[in-house]
Amino acid sequence: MKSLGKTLKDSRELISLTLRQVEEATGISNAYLSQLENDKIKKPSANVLYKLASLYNVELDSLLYAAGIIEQESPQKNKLLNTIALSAEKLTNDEEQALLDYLKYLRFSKK
Amino acid sequence: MKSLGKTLKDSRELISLTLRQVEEATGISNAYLSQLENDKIKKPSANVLYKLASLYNVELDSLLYAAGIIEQESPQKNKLLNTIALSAEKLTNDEEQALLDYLKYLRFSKK
DNA sequence: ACAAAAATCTAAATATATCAAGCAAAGATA
DNA sequence: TATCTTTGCTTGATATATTTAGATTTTTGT
Repeated sequence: MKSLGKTLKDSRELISLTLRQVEEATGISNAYLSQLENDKIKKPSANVLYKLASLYNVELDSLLYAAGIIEQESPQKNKLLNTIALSAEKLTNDEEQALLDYLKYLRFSKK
Repeated sequence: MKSLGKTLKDSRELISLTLRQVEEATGISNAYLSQLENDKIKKPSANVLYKLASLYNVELDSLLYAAGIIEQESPQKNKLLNTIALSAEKLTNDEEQALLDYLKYLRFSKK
């Protein structure tokens, strides 16, 4: 399994960017990028991984996989979503919150 | 936009776990979980977010979104539906009906 | 081949995440 | 009521991520 560092370095080189260009584009220091590419960092923030995935045009999942955070690259994406009755209409934030609270209430009052 | 802390707390309460149970299941200390839920932590590791998304049965994307890391969630999905569809505790017919009724009530009473 | 510039890397300093211990409030139990 | 648990939280200590500054290596122009 390819390490996170090698994955990042390969991805960067594929689009011919220097560490300083990546720093410019993401705000992540080139020094830190270097440490990432040399596997000195065990648990980078989601923030950093997402920025790099975006810039390098790779799936966040592939970085998470290389970092050993997830087991498989395409985990159980649940297609059940589409079958849920509520799916048609968009919810406002307030509606969503109200429904969540209500569901919580339903489940607690049952027990 | 709902904060990461509130998102995490809502998700945890939906499946009725205590902070200490989450600590047991994930290895993340209850003290830290509390700080996460109270928005004391700005950039948690991908590791932590992924563990919680898995345990709470929510999409990692929804946590990244709540944390302000990504701009928009995966289209045509919303957090409530994710929560319900992926939840370990399945939505019963009665619950679904109750939620539908309640949503109807919310929308009508607003106008 | 040599110098200058660009690129990567190291080390020390700083910022932030994460943990261990223990506190206070709310609940259960007797 | 008094006591024992459970629960979420705060604080101080530690580990780790991330930055700043600078050293070393690699590339480029002449």
